[in-house]
Amino acid sequence: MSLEHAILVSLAEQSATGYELTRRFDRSLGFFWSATHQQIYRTLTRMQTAGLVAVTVQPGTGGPDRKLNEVTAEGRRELAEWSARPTPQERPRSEFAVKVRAMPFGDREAILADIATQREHHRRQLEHYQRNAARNYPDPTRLGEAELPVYLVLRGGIRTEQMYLDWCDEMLATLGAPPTAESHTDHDQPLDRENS
Amino acid sequence: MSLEHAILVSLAEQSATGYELTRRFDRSLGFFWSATHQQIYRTLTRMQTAGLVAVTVQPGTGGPDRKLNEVTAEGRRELAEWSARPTPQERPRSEFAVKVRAMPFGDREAILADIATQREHHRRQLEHYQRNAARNYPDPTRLGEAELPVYLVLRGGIRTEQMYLDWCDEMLATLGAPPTAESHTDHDQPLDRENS
DNA sequence: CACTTCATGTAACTGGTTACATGATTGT
DNA sequence: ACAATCATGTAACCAGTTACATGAAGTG
Repeated sequence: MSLEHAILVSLAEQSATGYELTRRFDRSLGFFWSATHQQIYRTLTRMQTAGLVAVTVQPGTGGPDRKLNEVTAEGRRELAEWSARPTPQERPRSEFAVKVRAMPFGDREAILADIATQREHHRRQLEHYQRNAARNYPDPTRLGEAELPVYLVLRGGIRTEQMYLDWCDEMLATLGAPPTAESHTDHDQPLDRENS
Repeated sequence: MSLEHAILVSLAEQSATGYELTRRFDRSLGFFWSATHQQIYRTLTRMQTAGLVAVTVQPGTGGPDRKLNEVTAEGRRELAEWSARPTPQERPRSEFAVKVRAMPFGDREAILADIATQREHHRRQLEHYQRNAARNYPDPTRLGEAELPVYLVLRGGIRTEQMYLDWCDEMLATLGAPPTAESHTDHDQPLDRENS
């Protein structure tokens, strides 16, 4: 159950309300773990009863009360213990890859369009991460122990997006829809391959 | 619910028993989707009642009866329809990345060891895929419409593993445990960085 | 004789997704 | 007045994981 640990990491970096956590999962945390607010509130409640986080209710300056979550000593102990256990191998799960492989039994044009859409998405993500890196880590050689891991995970995000982008380009080139600079949904070029 | 579609693709390529499907998910299919036999049997039952696959019971030549699953006309229709719907963006979910980011709050040595283990795993996978590619697709320029998608998904597997391998190497280099040619679990070198 | 492989399933639990629900504040 | 953002939650459902369970055939 890793959402708990993702939350512990984020709260260890900086205490937050459930809402603020949700926004973090939409932003920086988002490229290695995602969660909706429902999941986050549910998990936070469980963690509170388990004593991993403590809540301080701040009477809302307008609006509902803010419930600030902080990692307890026990939470930090759990986080340290978990960090020492080896990570189980993650199994890949890509609906997109399944779809590519469905090509001989499905709609060729639609799948090519899907690859182009996917390409565009990853291009955008890559750009976003690269801007983030340029802004926040102009000189990666001088990072402290606290920032280094955050930077390295961002590097993972950049590598992942670059890889997907290259892969999509390879597929489009091989399948006969060469990507133009601005190509994203324009897949209407004539194709020079016929069935079988 | 994409397991259904992964099963449809696999059965469309070649009819199989639940057991045989399970083995496929352990092998070639395994690098884009994984499933246990429990999940597969449960899903197959659902698909049978939904009319997407038809079962032919073959009285077992020794052992229990084999239940051969074949895609029905309706199954093929569903597969084609699904292939034409755009793929929802997949959200990343990497416990490993969470762990890297937990470094300032956890066990530095253990996490470095974990990165090294992860690296070794991806090196092995990469080698495995590359052997597969060299054996089955010695000349990728001459693939037909049926084999091309299978080949391209394998290319995705290769790119993914290469990317992870490179990322792990970058992390090990940056964090002070340079990988040797055979490094996999030997992370006992003295580290030249101290906390903060 | 024990271990692995082939072959099938049930049941309980846990985690993730989707839909529903409320209500105040701030900006256009 | 309306929409967006801040802020919190409940409930139902669906998918995935883990544990349990059986039994025959082939191999060392």
